[in-house]
Amino acid sequence: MENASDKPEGRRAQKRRETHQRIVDTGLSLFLRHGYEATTIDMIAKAAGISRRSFFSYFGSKEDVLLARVGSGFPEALRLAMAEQSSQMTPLETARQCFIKLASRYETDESAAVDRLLQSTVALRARKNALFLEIEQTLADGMHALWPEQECRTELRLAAMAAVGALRLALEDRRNDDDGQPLEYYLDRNFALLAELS
Amino acid sequence: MENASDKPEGRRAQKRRETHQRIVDTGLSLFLRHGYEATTIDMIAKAAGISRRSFFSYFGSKEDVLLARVGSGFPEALRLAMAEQSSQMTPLETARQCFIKLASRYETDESAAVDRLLQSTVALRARKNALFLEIEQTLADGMHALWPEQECRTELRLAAMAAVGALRLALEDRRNDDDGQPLEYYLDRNFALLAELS
DNA sequence: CGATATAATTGCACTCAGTGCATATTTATT
DNA sequence: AATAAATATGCACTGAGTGCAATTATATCG
Repeated sequence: MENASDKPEGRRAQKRRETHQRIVDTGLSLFLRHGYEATTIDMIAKAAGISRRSFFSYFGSKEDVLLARVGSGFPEALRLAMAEQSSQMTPLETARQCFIKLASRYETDESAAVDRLLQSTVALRARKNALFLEIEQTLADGMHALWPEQECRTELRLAAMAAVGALRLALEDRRNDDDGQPLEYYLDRNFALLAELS
Repeated sequence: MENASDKPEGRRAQKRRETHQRIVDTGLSLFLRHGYEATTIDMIAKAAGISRRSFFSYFGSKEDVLLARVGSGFPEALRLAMAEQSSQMTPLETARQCFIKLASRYETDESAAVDRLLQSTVALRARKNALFLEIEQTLADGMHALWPEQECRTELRLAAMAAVGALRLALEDRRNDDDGQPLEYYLDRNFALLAELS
């Protein structure tokens, strides 16, 4: 019956955090070296210095290891970014600015490599798409907090959907164009096109 | 080196088609009775009167059985519906009309049941979302055929994305509202809101 | 029709993901 | 130091999915 918020983190929590991190690191490294499917959970567990059985007390599936970073990271970062926005601008403009602010964190080589891995399987592609839906939900929640006067959430939900779509297509276009325009370029273009949807 | 388009379908093709159908039918019935996860491939194979090994010469996975109907059906139907549209209306209006035309086919009890099953697993939810992406791609292709003058596909891609989003939210809202408004109601509202995205 | 090529079905053995359970070890509490 | 709680591990199991080789059914051709 004690609040966990002020405990200085004993050895238990520390080791658990370290092991969790070690699994993600070694797992990612193995995925990159041998591909996703060719990497077995036994390999990850052995490389992380734990038993196969213990692996499953940290992650529910192999996919979760690959999605550990971006999967929970981006939605949470977006939640925070939205929380410190004002309601001065339009919902779409607010979303655009948040995206630009966050995009830089995910322009690393590792993110690009993970993204390539996320194309290698039907299930992984599906999981990646699910991530966009989670982002959409997070964005809609953030918008609802900024503009609570909206009697019906549908408008904001649609705006969030459109914004995430613009983000998704921006990422897609940038990959296909293969000349290194910054993400902001595609983002601006797509949001402008959104505004004049006939 | 012969064209298969005019062969009258021998016993081989017929039996194969029948078995395929039987797997879908019995599989769906078992999913509905026992749930998706509790239904094993052995059960489906036995109920369909084939060996476990033969199952995999018809379907690559258990998911594919559940997605057999809607998974390939809707995108293909949309492709056909788009093919017989003119370029008189706007892209969004064209999409809306196609959706309304197709929606009725998927308002059966079976569709609703399948849809409920598609919520029962992380992987299935992800697959359902992937379906919307496939629909989006199909819609964008259809639009591109109707308005080929667009030098850049991005505009139509965004329109397709917005249209599918409106469809997705319409389906969602209708489920949550639980008073039986026809899908057309939500569809019209969402497309109207899309037009005035500020 | 009969011979032969081709496709479909099946059984078997295998790998791997994921789970339940019981036991041992580590860490926290008093 | 004693005890409680969390964690780690081993073992055995189910179920998905694949490779391979043998068997059976169907199509094709002379």
